Amino acid sequence: MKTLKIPEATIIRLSVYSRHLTEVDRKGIITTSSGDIAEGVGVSPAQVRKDLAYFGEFGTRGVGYNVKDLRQHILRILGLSVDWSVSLVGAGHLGLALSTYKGFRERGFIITSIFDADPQKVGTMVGNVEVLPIDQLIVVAKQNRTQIGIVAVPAAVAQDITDQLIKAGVQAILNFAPVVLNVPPEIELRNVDLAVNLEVLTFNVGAQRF
Amino acid sequence: MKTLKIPEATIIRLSVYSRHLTEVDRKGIITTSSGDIAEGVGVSPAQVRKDLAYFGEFGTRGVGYNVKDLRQHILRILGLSVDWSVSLVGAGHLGLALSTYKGFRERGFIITSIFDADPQKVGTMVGNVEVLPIDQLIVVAKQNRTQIGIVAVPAAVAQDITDQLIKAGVQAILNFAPVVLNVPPEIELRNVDLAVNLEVLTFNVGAQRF
DNA sequence: ATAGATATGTTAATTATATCACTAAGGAGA
DNA sequence: TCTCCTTAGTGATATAATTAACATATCTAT
Repeated sequence: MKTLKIPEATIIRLSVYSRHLTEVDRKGIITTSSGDIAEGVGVSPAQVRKDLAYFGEFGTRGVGYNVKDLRQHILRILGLSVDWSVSLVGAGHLGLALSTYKGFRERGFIITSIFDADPQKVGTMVGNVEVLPIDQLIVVAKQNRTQIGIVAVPAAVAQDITDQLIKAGVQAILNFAPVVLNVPPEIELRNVDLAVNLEVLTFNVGAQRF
Repeated sequence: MKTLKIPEATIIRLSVYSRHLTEVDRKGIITTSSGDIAEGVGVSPAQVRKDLAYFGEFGTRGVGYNVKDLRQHILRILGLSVDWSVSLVGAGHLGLALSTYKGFRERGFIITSIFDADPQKVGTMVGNVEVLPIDQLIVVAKQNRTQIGIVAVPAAVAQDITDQLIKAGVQAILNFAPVVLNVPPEIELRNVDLAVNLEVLTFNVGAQRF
């Protein structure tokens, strides 16, 4: 098994490329080039080719790339040629925003269960999914063969929820709570910290100081 | 003016350190060390010291760091020793999630205006801020000396909203729409793409393939 | 006082990432 | 068919970031 290490930045860019290619394809354009893609997403052409080169040869020299083909290749690389069963924990505003976000379903992320601690919310419908109490998390997520858990709960309970998701057998966790979660090494974890993002901005706005 | 280049990863970590230090301070702990911080946030002690070294000497050899002091230093570095006026565009679930997110206000991000295109939403109150129509964006945001704009609108209108925010004089934009925005170089831009985050996870879950 | 233990700040080494420059291959037009 | 133009793929180079190693400074205990 080849274990070539691929930079995370490359994966993020591939995701952006694929989104861009979806747009380009929608416009009916058949062929594109590393230069076109680069311009469309704001990177260098060499970067585009290098990113793709980790995974194979998808273009034709002197010509470019077939838009549909390249898009499919990238989706397969990202693991998006199959659907993913996602469990959402926390049905607050953020949870609702995530569950109604069209981009998820389009890319094959199917929210199969939603949990919340608030008895008022339990039993309500979000789209076509019923909000369930937390104490059903492990059983239901396991039943649904949930692969990805989204943590959209207050920081104070985020670790507990995470532990339950892992007990339910998820392989990956997307965490929105502003805490550092502890997970075993075989679990993939990503954190989206909204305040951190604003703080990078404020640093940069004032960064002349340094 | 010294223009030492500081890695963005360092800024992100500083933000995490400061959050960690807030917790530690809340527990009444007076002194900490690069090792403690490293353990608390999951990086190496050398990394912590290196990150801080970009900005000065904040500790005492053989002793460590005063928690309150270091926290204050980092907040100042991040530009959080003053409040920031933030304008939120888009009062959907995501917008509401952001506007009710306590972490923002705690860190000095004050949402001073909210705009939405939906006439049904215009006039409603979000917290103590009234939702205004988009056509008041430029005037009101300018009045409020808005420094940061948050774009939480559909992808199709994100560029137009961004242009208006820039006309209103914002210095930085946090974009949640899944599109590549064009902004002049003096405007700080950060993108939070929820689908990209999930896709990095799915890639990593299946990454044995490569 | 002094020795030992501890933890910072900093320089050096290593590793990772991005850029550049070149080679190879396909297409179009004379 | 041959030449020129274009663009992918790639190895070499440059840059950036992380890790490791160490010298310096402080505290404690004897």
